Amino acid sequence: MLQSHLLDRSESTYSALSAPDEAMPDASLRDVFLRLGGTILVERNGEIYADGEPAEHVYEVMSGVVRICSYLEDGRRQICAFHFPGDVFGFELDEVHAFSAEAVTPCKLAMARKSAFKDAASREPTLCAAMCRTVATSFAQLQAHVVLLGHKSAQQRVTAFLKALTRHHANAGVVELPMSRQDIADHLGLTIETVSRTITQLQDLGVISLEGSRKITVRRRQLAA
Amino acid sequence: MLQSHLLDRSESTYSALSAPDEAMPDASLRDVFLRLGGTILVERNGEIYADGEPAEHVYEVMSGVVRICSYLEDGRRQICAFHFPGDVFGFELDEVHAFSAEAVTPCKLAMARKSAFKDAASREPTLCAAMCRTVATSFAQLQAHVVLLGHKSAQQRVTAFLKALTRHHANAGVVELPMSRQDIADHLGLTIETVSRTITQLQDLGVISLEGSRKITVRRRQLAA
DNA sequence: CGGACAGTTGAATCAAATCAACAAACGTGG
DNA sequence: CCACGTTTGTTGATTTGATTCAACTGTCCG
Repeated sequence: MLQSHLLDRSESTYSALSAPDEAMPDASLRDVFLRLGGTILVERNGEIYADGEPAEHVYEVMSGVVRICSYLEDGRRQICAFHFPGDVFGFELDEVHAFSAEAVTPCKLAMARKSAFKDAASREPTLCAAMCRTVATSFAQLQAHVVLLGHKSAQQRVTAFLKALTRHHANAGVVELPMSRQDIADHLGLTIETVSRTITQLQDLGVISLEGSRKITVRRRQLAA
Repeated sequence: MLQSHLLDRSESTYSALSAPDEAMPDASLRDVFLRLGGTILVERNGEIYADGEPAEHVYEVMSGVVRICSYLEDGRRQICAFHFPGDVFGFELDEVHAFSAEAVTPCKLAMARKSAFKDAASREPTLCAAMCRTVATSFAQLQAHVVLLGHKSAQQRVTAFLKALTRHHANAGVVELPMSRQDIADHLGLTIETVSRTITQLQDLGVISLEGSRKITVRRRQLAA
């Protein structure tokens, strides 16, 4: 009852808050997914594709959250990006996936064969442009992440992360974290302990407040970049 | 062996960059540049475009080396990428450049209006595909860089960087560094001092040797990832 | 020659990692 | 429903790798 649940909660919450800004990157892309592909459901922590597998599909997140990650030899993990409803991923040019994609929460994904996409794109220039735009969007995000990882302190990383998350919430000021501390740490290039400490530190500063470990209220817009 | 497999893959990702030196990413792209645009020369440390300027052109490096960078409020700089002959840059979708591009060495660049490119692309699907591929290539490089910045030690960063540079040299084993220690530091998320120390350290280990500060001979292929 | 960079090296400091407990939340099965 | 083990998150003590501050060397070029 108390836990009635993860599943429910994430399902409803996320599809609900997919609404805001970048939920719909491109109507024409969405159409193509519906025309060319189907949808799949993936359970929490389920694998969407793995590092090394042939890369044959392109995906769009319909609900839930996806992480794109790389496993290092020593077992550590780097999460390059999280994808939220409306985001498209899996368009890497290589024949083989260089990274893995996993479901952070239960996910519903639209999925289409790359080849079908390419065919469609060669007939419809606007579609091709839409794809380019999609890739470019991810590219810009990644560039920003490089800046974050290259030169920022733990506190700056965490605040930037929280700030980015608020974009996915209609209800400004309240952020529901779909991912674990470990996920956050692996994304920000920190350790769980540092993430945890930094969050309590921000709490002490009055910048945020927690209600349970996964729900954060942002007190001030003053999240320094 | 599983190990070495992993290693190889991440390697190739990093410098899946552009192929060797003059290998052009795409003949059709090169053609379009010649058809639609002209070439420009930029002196060492010259600005190609700045952060905040309207983004109207796309470029291809014909000779020289370019850095794409971001300046933080505190004056520090993050270099997202270096571009070598054959690389295309300036594809960002935004109307305005989020990053700056500067010449590390004197450069000759092919340059074409984005709008002309788009027009051409809408008529020629293969061109559009080539553009997508180009963006995807930069994307893959950047992903690899995120992994590097997120979880690697100074030594790993420097060795990975040197290894990536060898791709641009026909004469395997000898790397001529076109950029300063400061450039390297800003790219790898380190300080000049750390880069310098790490290089001497690699020298002490017998992995590399220097002939002047800008010319490095790689002794062993044993550059661990 | 001398001044300005570019690069190296040393010593002290610090932010984040590591090592180590502990606490809280979850969920499973009696 | 509760007891119990497991996972997830927090906190503390200590270590450490990289930064910072500072001095010094080499090199290029007017």
